[in-house]
Amino acid sequence: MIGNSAANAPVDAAAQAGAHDQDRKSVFTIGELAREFGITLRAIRFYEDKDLLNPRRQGMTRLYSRRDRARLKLILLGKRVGFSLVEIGEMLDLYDLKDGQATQLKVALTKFDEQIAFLDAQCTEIEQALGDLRRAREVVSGMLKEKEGRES
Amino acid sequence: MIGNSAANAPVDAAAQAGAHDQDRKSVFTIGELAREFGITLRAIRFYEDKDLLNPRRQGMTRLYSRRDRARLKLILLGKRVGFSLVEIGEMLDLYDLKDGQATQLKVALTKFDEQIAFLDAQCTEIEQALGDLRRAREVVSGMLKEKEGRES
DNA sequence: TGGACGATAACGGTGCGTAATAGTAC
DNA sequence: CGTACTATTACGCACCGTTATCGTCC
Repeated sequence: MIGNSAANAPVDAAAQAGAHDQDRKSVFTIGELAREFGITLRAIRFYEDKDLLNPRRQGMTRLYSRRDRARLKLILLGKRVGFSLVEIGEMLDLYDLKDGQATQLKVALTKFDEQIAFLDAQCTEIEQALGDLRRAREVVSGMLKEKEGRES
Repeated sequence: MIGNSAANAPVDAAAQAGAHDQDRKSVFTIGELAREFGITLRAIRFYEDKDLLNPRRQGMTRLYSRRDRARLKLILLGKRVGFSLVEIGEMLDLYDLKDGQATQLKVALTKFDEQIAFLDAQCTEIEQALGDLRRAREVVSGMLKEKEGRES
């Protein structure tokens, strides 16, 4: 329920750099997108495998349009706020099928509210864990001091 | 990096109920422990598979001592504060091998501090995600209102 | 005879990381 | 010739949930 010390996000400074320039382009390679968004090729291909992306091909090579790039942007935003890839996929499909319909907006709104509630709860949970951890830390710290006091 | 809407913790009220009574017992079945801590049999067996538990057997049936139960309690506490099962295992082993040694306490202290830092960071991250989400919510909400205003 | 409880085995899900291996274009 | 970029395949990890199937005890 609470993440642990593995898994880091690169938050690559260089990734941001070209982002603005890229807005004028209309075709992107997988490598370009990976650099721009600071993710791996594997991740992008994985999203395709999960039907979140569908780039055209030139031979074997994937070529991404501006729309593909926009979708990727939304995917990463969705992940940032804690949606699963399945949920993101559903919302993107909804967005494509009936663009701008009220029903679609309502569905999204509900999803957002649910996720807000979930994150709120998770935050509380983490704060409690932090409390437990700080208390445990003090106990251990106290034991150490006592030990070292007796030894010297 | 941020959990999503799946996976819930039961936080079973009935689980707490017998906890106090159980403190006098000295042998527990897997079912008793599962009920007491609000987890599944599968989870307990999984911890054993990962060498975190090592109950004695009567035939095929597992029988847990008070020490086993105490270990399970520590495992669940460790999980609550975000340690991986591997980390928990290392700390438990350390605790068993050189009980009360200063080196062991220092290792634990470092681990605790790292995890505190990690949870702090995660909390910040979630708060940012919440900000993004609330803003997105307002945008969508605004679009909906505009739409419904035009239709009526 | 049945129902509660226990056991093992094994596939599923999430989000990719990480090789391994190979093709292609400059 | 290298090397930079691409491709596919597929195993691995973390933490169990969830059948499926079976045995056992009262």
